[in-house]
Formats: sequence, C-alpha cells, structure tokens
Amino acid sequence: MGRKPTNNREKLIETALELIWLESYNAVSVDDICKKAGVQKGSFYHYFPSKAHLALETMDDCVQQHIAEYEEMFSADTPPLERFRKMVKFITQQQKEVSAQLGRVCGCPFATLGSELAAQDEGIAHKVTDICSQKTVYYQRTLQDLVEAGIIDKNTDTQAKADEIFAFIVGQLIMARIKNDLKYLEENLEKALFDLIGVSQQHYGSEKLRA
Amino acid sequence: MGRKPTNNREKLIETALELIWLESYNAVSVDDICKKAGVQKGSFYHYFPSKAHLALETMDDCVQQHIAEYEEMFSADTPPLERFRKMVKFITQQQKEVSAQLGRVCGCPFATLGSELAAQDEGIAHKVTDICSQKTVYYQRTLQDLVEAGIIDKNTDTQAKADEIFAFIVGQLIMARIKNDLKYLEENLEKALFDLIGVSQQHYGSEKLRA
DNA sequence: ACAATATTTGACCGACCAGTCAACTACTAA
DNA sequence: TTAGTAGTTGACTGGTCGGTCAAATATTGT
Repeated sequence: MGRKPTNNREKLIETALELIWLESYNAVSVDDICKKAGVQKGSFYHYFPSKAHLALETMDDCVQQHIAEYEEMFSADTPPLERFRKMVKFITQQQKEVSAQLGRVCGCPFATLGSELAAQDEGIAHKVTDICSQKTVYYQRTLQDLVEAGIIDKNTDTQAKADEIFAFIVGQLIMARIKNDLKYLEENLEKALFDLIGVSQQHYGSEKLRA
Repeated sequence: MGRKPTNNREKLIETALELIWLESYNAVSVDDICKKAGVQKGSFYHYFPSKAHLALETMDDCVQQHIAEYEEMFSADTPPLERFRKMVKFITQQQKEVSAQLGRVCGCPFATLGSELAAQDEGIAHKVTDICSQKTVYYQRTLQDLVEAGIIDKNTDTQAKADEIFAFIVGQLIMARIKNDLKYLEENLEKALFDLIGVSQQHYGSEKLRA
C-alpha cells in the first residue's frame, strides 16, 4: 500500500557516503546531500529522523560491503599470509578507485568520521568502535593460524597484535588522506605490515615454501 | 603606543586548542571560543583574520612545544632505543594529562584536524603535512643510529620506516580517541613499536647489554 | 469509487554561523 | 595637551544550519 517506492533512500545513503567521506560530517550539510542526490529535504526527513541517523545507516551500508569482501579475503582456505596480502591489495585498489572517482585520496571513512565525532556524537563513535572490533576478528584468527603454522612467534598476543594491525592500517590511511598521496600505501604497506606482525624475511615470499 | 596589551590573543589560542582538540574544527564556533576565552568577537577578529588563521596559529603554538620536547627526548646522547622509549612515555603521559583535563581521550590534534580538513582547507592540510615530516626526521635519525649500532637490520629503509612509525602512532592515537580508552596505549605501544622497527627480543631490555 | 497509506514537495522556522563595523577606551610619544 | 594608535566592545549582517509541516500526489486493498 501507499505510493510506489523510489530509490531516494538509497540515493541519499550513497550520496552521503561520497560527500562525507570526501569532506567530513560537519562540513557537509543536509542540503548539500539532498541537492546532490536530487531529493527534497522533506523526503530526507521522511526516511531519516536526523542527519546523524543517516550517517549511521550510511556506515551500516558501507560496512556490509566491506564485511562481504573480508569474508572472501580471509576465508580459511587461503593461506594466512596470503590473506593479509589480499587485504593490502584490496585496500590499495579501493583507495585508488575512490581517489579517481572523488578527486582525492579519502582514507578510511570510519576512522575519519570516528575521529571527528568521537566527542560529539556517542552513537557514531560507538558504531565505529563496533566496526573496528568486527574487523580485528579476521586479523586475530589469521594471526592464530600463523602461529600454528610456525610462521610467527608462538608467544604472540594475537588479540593485541590484531589491534595493532588495525591501528597501523588506520594510521596509514589517515596519513594518505592528509597528504593526498597513495604512493606510500602502494609501495610499503605489505612489507611494513609483515614487520609489525613479525614475519621473518624467509616467509616474505610464497607460503608454499613452508609446510 | 596604543592601549596596554592584554593576553587575549594567547587566551584565544589556548582555548581554541582545548575546544578543537576535544571536539573538532567544524564543531567549534568562533563564538564558542570567544565565550570560553572571555574575549569579545571583535577582539577575535582584531587578532585573527579568520577562524582558519586562528587554527593555523594554534597549531604553530602547539607544535613549538612539541618540538622542544622532541629535541630533548631525541638528543644524541640518549641511546637510540631509549629515545623511542622516552617518546612512548611522553605520549602516554601527555594523553593521560589531557584526558584528565578535558574529560576524554583526545588523541593527536594534528591528525584529527588534518583528517577532518584534508579536503576542506588546503592551508591546514599542508601545515599538518609539514609537522609530520618535521617529526619523522627525529625517527629517521634514530633509526640510522640503530642501524649503526647493529640493533636493527642494516638494510632498513630508514626513511620509509620513519614514516611507518609515525603512521603507526597516529593510528594508535586515533583509535584511543575513538574508543576513549588509553589502556592499549599504556600496555602495548612500546612493544608494538619495537616489533615494527624490527628490534629483536634480545634488545628489548637495557641497551647496555650491547656495545 | 473510496479510504488508507506511503511518498513527495517546497515553503518555512528559529538558531546559529563566520565575519563586519563604528564607536569607544586606554595608552604613548611629541 | 593632544594627535595617533592599539585594543575593546557589542550590535549587526546575510547566509546557512538542522529540522518541521501541511498540503499534494501516487498507489493499494476493499
């Protein structure tokens, strides 16, 4: 019943992601989003009770796509080191695409948003924290596999190390955003990540060399 | 000549640092800053041509203090590993103090500001980039000393590794801010940093064990 | 045909935004 | 004394902010 559903809701979410990712939450107005999405303001507030709610739903939408990718990259039948390699490639590739689409390096939308709104909007800060934990689970499982394969120190605190990996990637992406430059990500991220994890040089190459 | 100078200018800079560090650039208005500093708006614009100029001067002020601390921590007569240890202690301590003073973990003001305004204000983004390079110089010099002391791999790309260290610390501080939690910083930063640098376990302790 | 519902429209609101300005005050140098 | 200047004051502007609303418009089930 009721009027035919349109894709206005999706258009708003998509547009919000673009604008907020490129600029920032507070720099983008509801009017900006509506204008770019071609949707009237009244419709905006028909779908979302507030700007913050739109941001939350936008994050949900974005994280869902991410998780799908992560499930694939971190599937158990990929050798553990290869999972991290895939992830690094994915991150680099995604940054390249978004940079081409939006005109500058944008970094990690969750980190940028979380950092901006940490003290301003509890709901958003909490959601970002959730997303982070969600991702570190993949890292931790993989680190455990690396321990079991004898590739990294068996005394590794995998929970702590997973958080470190996440923070490291966030830091690299923030810096790439600030400097508007991807070259460092492209050249060094994988090697730096392996250093942090404690993968010895002999394992940098193919995992097939090992049992 | 003219009227007796007041400390209004300094009050504005100090207040701006507090408010913007705690919240964000766009979340804090000129009126907020004036009100908290007890300065009239007209006086604000007597000292600063715009809000962005105040932010720039605030960063200058803040970085100057930082550099003074870094000069001391990274002085050549401190053993290189000890320099990093001092820095970790300094960062942790500073975060604790600011957290107690402002009521929450605030992270790195440059990274937060840089990330927020990367696409919005070129001047500020550029200044942040400058500050970053300034700090990595200390890291690079220290890494070089570690190479020469035989403590880390002599093939280390010290320039790249210095950038990695910086990004890693930025990431940790951003995450501490988002999660409003310092415990990870306190417990693991030093060890994680040494892993990233590639300091072998045998050097984790006192440097006196080595030549 | 008609009632119920879902969606759209765009004018409208008060609050707040960054920034302006002319008058005013306190100080100094001549 | 007085001219010049550095600093202060607070009312003011035009524009933008997030958000509201009543009316219009489709679409459905009955």
